[in-house]
Amino acid sequence: MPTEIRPVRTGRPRSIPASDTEHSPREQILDAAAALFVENGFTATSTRTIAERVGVRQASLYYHFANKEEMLDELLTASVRPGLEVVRSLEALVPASASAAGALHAAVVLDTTTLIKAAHNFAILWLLPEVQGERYSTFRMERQELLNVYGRLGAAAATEVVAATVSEEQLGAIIIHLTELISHLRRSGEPDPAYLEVIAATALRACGLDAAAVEAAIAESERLRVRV
Amino acid sequence: MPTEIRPVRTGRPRSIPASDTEHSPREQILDAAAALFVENGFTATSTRTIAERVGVRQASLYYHFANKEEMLDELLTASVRPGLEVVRSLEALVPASASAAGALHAAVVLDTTTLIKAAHNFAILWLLPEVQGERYSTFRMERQELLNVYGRLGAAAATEVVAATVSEEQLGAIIIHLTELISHLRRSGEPDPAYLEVIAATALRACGLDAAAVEAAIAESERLRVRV
DNA sequence: ATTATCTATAGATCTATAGATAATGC
DNA sequence: ATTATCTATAGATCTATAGATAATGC
Repeated sequence: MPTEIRPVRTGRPRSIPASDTEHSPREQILDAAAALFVENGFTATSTRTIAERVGVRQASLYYHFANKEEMLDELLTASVRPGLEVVRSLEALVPASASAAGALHAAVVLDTTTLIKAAHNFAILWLLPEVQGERYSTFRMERQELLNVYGRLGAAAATEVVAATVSEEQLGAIIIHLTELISHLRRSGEPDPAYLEVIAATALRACGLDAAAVEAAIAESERLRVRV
Repeated sequence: MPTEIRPVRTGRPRSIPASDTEHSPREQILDAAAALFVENGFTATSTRTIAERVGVRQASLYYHFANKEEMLDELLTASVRPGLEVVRSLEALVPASASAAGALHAAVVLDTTTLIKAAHNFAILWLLPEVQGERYSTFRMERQELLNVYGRLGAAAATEVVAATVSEEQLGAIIIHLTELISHLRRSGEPDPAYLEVIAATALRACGLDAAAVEAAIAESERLRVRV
């Protein structure tokens, strides 16, 4: 029989014993904070509410985090990284083993899939007014990098007319913004999974691809996705 | 010589006399609140800060508004209406005196123009977490109506392939979301005015229009816009 | 001794109300 | 008398720190 991996915890026991012994206190706090920040925003979420949801006293949060901002900081960077990795690994296949259009479609589908499947609707955090300030510039640089990759893929896939009228930067902004539509939809209930394909196809059309080219890219994208 | 229209104001004078005698106190408050809500969010903006910017004491706000929510409420509904009117008046021209594609392009250009030219970046308010609750359902219905109009225009303009794979609702969501890109860009500085045209053309491409059809719609849009 | 919690609380808010006051209107 | 402000403040937060406490680790 498999030995139960029960992490024996040091420290004073909680007044309400943790229902979740799987995750570290730090993770439990981040999980609660994520849910509340997404739902109510940063400033409107009090540390007391976060602590209540975790099942600890408000002051106990400060053993794990210096302040509330540090929680948001950690959530933000954790929320771009998966998408960025997926998109980068697809870009690496171009042009040797994938077309830009196929890679772009796959990137959008996979990126939006992570957004829709994540435990919380993290991408909503990116839009919080509090996140626009200096404090979170590291995160915003990572998002900009995601935009850059999308821009390069889009520009490489674009038709001549689009490439001539839409800059790489603009195309990147449009595509990343299209992916973020999914988290807006998720705000008001589970979006239809078919939306992912719709958004990805729209990204291709934004690059000027015609129906035949879109269809070809979708077919290629399916092959690419089983490989990534 | 023209008689100066100086509105003689009743009531106790402000400790700091108003620099702006043009607008009513209510308008001055809304203007300050708008700037601060856009910049810092709703909960993070205190009534004290709003009052300071107006040049009155914090408590004086409550002579004009029952509470902070009422200010946001008013700003929200005021912020969709212009766009909704523009878009509706363009829809009314279809099909008699405009094609759906031409009207859609003109609608997006005009709508984004109002977003970019408005005194404050109002559309950012639509995304605040606080606005997602019950309290502001009236406003959200108006935004949904804007989405519906865009959906109808988009569906009417769409190619067969797109109409077959993207529902009217989805198309509406995509187009309105594209218009909102402009207010994201505005957050970090004045966006290039050329962006408006790029976004409008992207909306047409999202409907599946090919380069020739896009070009034709742009030409028609220019004619339509001088009429509206 | 170390760790992770707890209790208690300081100090700084923040919203909204009560009631006074200083103008104009009639 | 009416209007639009003011001053003062109640009451409810909220964040973060100090120091105690109850476990495990060695």
